Amino acid sequence: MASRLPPTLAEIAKIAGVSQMTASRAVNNRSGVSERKREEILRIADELGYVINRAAQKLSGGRTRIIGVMAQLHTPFTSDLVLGIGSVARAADYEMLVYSLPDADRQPPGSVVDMLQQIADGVIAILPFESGYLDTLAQAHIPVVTIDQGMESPFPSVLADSYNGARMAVQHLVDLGHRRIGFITGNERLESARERRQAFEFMRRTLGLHPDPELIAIGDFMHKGGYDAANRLLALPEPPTAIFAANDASAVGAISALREAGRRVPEDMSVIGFDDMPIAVQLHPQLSTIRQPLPAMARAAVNLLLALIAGIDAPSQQILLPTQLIVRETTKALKPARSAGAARPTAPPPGG
Amino acid sequence: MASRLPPTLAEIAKIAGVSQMTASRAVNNRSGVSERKREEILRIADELGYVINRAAQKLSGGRTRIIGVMAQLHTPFTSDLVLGIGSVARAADYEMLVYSLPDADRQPPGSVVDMLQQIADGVIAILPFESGYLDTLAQAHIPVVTIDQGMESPFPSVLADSYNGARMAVQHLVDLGHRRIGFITGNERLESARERRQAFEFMRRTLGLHPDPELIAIGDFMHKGGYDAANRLLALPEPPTAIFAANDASAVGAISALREAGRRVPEDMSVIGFDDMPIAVQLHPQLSTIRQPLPAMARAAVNLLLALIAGIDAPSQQILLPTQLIVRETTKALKPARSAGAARPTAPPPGG
DNA sequence: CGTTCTAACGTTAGCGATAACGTTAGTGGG
DNA sequence: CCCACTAACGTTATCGCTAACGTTAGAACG
Repeated sequence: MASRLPPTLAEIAKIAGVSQMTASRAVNNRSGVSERKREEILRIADELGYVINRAAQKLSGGRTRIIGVMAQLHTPFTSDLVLGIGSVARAADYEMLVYSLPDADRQPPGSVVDMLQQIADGVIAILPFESGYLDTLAQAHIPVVTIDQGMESPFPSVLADSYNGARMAVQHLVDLGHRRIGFITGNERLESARERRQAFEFMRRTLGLHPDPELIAIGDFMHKGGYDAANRLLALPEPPTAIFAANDASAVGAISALREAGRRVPEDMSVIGFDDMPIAVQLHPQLSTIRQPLPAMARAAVNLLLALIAGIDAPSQQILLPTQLIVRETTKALKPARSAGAARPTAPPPGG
Repeated sequence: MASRLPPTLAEIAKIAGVSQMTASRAVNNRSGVSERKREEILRIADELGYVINRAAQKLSGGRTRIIGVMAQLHTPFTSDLVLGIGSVARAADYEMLVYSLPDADRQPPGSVVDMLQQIADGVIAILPFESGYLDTLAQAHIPVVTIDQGMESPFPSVLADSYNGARMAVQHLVDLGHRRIGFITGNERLESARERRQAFEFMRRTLGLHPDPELIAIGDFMHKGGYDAANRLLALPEPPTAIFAANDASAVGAISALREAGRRVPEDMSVIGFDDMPIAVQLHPQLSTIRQPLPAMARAAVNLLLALIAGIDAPSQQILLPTQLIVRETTKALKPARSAGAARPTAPPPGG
């Protein structure tokens, strides 16, 4: 499986007839080398296919230009985010290595963080919930940025505006004339899930909607949870006319349940999700939802981390990015023809 | 962001009153240490939260107990596979780090492989197609195992039996009475896509089905490709009565197109996919498909790699794992009531 | 009781790089 | 023409660990 061993910096230096340190300066693009020698060294390095040994680089106290990402890859949400982080990092001439967090965080979380620390210059953490990792990360000796960890994150962090997104979703349904709106919660161990529920409750109070506690069905951000929750909502004496699910996966699950129960979407029941995952447009009818700005989140997280790595204390340590209402086909006016056409964007008078 | 620096092996050794080498042997569970000292050393290491520095370990010629994975995380297929690899690796007390391959493999592929080489003990590659990475991987100084790279892989590899899976899919449709069967290809730069097409063509010939070349529509393993391909099949003077899509994403896309064209699935058109991704059961109707044994593939790949790392030349270098027909709701007998109920599992006489 | 063997250690060197601190040779000012 | 100053190097030590090769002491043996 091998051929020639990869060249080391020492070999490059020897061939170029300079000291190893000069070669180091050249390949790292640092000052203290004349243009002539720099070019010569780089030419030789390129010719021999020299690739810097990051293990050695890190060990000797330098930078590896690798950023570590800790994430649970189970959902398209995190996968897409990770992908985005990767391309932004690459554009900044950094590489990304991903550590895939196990489901249960039973493993001694320390060793993972330590491991990344030994390899990367910084870490972006997309944690499942207030897991043990937060404490260990706090002990890290490299910068850490969290994504979607909520405002309570002890680290500089990036998050989407779940609260306002959820408000927009409810407002949209209200604009369409709905007054009995069901809510399927996310996994409330996640801050984002809690925010969406709080926004829902706030809107309900503010707009004077039915405050029936049974209209809030517990979900878990997953398909099955949404399916079960929708069935519970359907079993209510007076079921809602619209459902707001805390994420797209739950919304898709809810739609499955509705279909099985013989309810048409959106004619009999409007459904709106949250996230705007690819599945939203692959469904029929296509899912109305709230878009999370994944690319922007990735960009912000990487830039924040790179700034920290460079020793710049980023001025804004909590970056909140706006969400956006995406109206597609699963939401529809409650009564097909009353004031005809689109509903007014202002809140209608309370209905109950 | 820091507190105390993590302890080093030297510190552990000093506290335990032994040489660094003895401590090394103890923490690496090697022979040459008395039970008494080993326990003492491990106790101290544990107490101080010692975590071995893998960069140093690798640099000094040792093993890091890290396996590297190169994969494109764009699809649920690869994500799930990676997840599986991670959990199998962890069970064997290895950690996994994932390098997410960019879309276009424009970047000098060498540096990625070299980078992983400097960190990991072995690499599992799930490559998009016959990319430049294969050549670079051949130069690697650590063992490499490929997944789903087809029989032509120059490395020990694991793959699912696409050929027989595709045969089962066609057989299933034929059993249901279909004779005009459309096929939506995958990205034929991938061996698995080519195998599925070849199996389709073989079955067509063998069973004497319509050999119309227009019944083969080019797709790309993605939703949109399946959607477009299905539209092309529908536009045919004599459209098929069933569609076999080379993967689930294409099948879902095809179903979207069928819906939009007013065709009901499965009443007007049967559809079968390939992969058995989570979306298959989240759809309505649920997608009939061919299951790829992802967990088994992950297990096989890791075990193969660990054997190679241990220096054991695995006897079987190409591991072919069986696929399985999963009948759900998108496939239905062509003529609702003729011999009533389920079709016979044996091949009916050729119809054309 | 000397010899040989082996388990249980310790010592030394080096992996591939960088930090920190020399050294040297120009350069400019007075 | 001498001195301070700086750019362009080179030297040395070190990061944390392990391979390879000592060393030592006790066991086994004739």
